[in-house]
Amino acid sequence: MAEATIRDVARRAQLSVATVSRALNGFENVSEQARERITAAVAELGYVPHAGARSLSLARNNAIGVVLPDLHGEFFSEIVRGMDREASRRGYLLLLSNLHAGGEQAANALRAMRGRVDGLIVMAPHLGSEELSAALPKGLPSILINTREDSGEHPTIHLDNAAGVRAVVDHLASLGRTRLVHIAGPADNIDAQEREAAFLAAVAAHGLDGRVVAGDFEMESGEAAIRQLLAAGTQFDAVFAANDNMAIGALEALRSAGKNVPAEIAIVGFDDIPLARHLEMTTVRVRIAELGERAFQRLVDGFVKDSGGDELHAPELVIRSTTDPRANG
Amino acid sequence: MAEATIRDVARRAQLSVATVSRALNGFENVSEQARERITAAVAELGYVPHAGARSLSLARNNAIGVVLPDLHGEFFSEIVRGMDREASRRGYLLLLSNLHAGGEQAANALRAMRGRVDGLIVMAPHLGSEELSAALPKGLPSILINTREDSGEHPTIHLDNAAGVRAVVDHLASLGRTRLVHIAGPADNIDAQEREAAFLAAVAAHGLDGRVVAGDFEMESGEAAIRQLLAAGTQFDAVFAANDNMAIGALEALRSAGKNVPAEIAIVGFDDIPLARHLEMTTVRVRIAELGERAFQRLVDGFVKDSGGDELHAPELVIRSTTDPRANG
DNA sequence: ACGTCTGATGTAACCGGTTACATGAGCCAC
DNA sequence: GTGGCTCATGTAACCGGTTACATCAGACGT
Repeated sequence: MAEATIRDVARRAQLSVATVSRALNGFENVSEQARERITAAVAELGYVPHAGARSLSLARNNAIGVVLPDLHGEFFSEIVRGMDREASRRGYLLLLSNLHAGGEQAANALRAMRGRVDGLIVMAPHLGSEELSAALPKGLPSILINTREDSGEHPTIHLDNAAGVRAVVDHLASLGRTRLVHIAGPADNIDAQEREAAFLAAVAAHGLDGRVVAGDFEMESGEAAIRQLLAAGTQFDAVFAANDNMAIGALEALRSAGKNVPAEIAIVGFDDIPLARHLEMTTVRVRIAELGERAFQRLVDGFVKDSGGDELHAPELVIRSTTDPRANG
Repeated sequence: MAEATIRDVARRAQLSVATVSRALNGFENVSEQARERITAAVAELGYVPHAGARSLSLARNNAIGVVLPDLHGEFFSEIVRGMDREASRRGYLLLLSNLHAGGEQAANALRAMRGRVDGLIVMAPHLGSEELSAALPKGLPSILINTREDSGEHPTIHLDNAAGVRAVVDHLASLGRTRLVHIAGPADNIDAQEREAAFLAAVAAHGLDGRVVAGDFEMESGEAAIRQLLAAGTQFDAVFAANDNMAIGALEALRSAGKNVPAEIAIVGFDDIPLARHLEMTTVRVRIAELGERAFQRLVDGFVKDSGGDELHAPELVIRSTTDPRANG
């Protein structure tokens, strides 16, 4: 037996589809008697409205498309959690699509969204502005997260990497550290680029000695980077890793080399993953869930009044014992 | 200007909508000349098909609903990654809905899926069989993950917790450990329940001394549990935590208490999160992404041939240096 | 008694695609 | 020249809801 439709309900309740539709949508102008007959028919048939059909006639989907790159662990789950929190609050669903490859694949993924969602939240740190504009369906409200896009065509939300990095370097400088090492992230990642650039700028501004070594956001690369520096006999009194994972790797490498953290060498990470808190690592707290939540809010609020422009989310320095031994947990 | 529809394209190409539809769907019986005119019109209008309308007339959505509880970090992202991998391979999208509260809220979330998805993947470890059956829209193929449901109405995928736990206890027994402690997970979590029950059974089967203490899957609870045991002077030579997080907490508590791991006390976790590998923690590897991937496959394959029944996913014991000092990384 | 107003209900068009069936052109064989 | 075939194309119904507008019954005023 096929699923019951609103016409089946109408037939069973001996009413027209219009009346049934009105009753189900809580309109006032339906008699009590009709309402009861409809409620009964719905229950007997196990009728559940067909959301797709509803969307078509209302030209409204109550769904938002979320397009993300291949993210890992914490970051992915947190950003989705934030969006979802806001979505369920407002009665929306999230239509998810990971953006593995670039180019054609990406364009298709975005096209497949048209007609199923009311807006798009796109995070494509590896896509260029032109590619993105070409792929985004015109006429579908979109908001971009941490994307390089200057066209100003769409509202965007960016993490203020520079502000976070400045806070780190200020902090290290105030502790009297003068020879800083930055373990950078992947070269094609926009956040990694911004953090590195901001590091160099801040170091220069303070007149400190700043050196950058390569990393890839994984713990092992932080460990390896420090091992190499130590083996080469490089002198430094502070390490600032582009994310917590690498900072943790660095911490272990230093400790197993017998260095005292923070007395000899201070360490700072970026992200504030749960483990960082547990290891009492000084880091830059990024409220990822909040980022997702804000993106969703701005997108949906924009349906009413388009609030274009860019929004920067300032992260917050959290001082713990890998830089300041007095900091307690 | 509203979005272009297929009728706009037809008008512009001076053809009927039927021909346009056929051309766009790659049918053979369209002349080369018509095809060209249509391609041109599509490009000029920037036409993108309306997926919602398409779904309605095809009675097919190319989307799967995913309903998950409030999951954290690694687990959430991995299971979604697995589903997404399979989904994009098959040209499906994922419609996501987190199942925060129970009861009414849950039922609504599930209803909202009808007419937008072709099937449902549901993970509701805290929902009872009756509640779930009531909330699941009839006639929508569904697969349940790690859910208590014996009705056999829907295919299910379960993690074989018992097999994993048996492997752990066998391993510990083979190392000559005789006094085991199990740090359990939250009482209302089905996996935690199964692991605890399996632990007690396995310990009894081996004739070992087994004790269970409470935990909540968080790192701190593992640490606290061990501290209490040590403070109470309890004797034990092995700790098996219901997840890696708690095992890590336990590891730290033991080390900071000056205990030698594994010489004096062995530790085993469950899940094999990235950090466990890094800390060389013996644990039970759960291929979470694979679980999600399999769920998706079974659901979609089931559209053709309903392959009911239950499927158990056996996890794998990974021996590292928190039980066996000879094990290298 | 009659016109008017109100409020519940019904009819049918519409959202934007797909597709069964009808149409009609072109070709071939007789 | 005509019947029969193939093949591109068009017409219109349909998917399952919503809703503008029409209808109709009953209440009320004069």
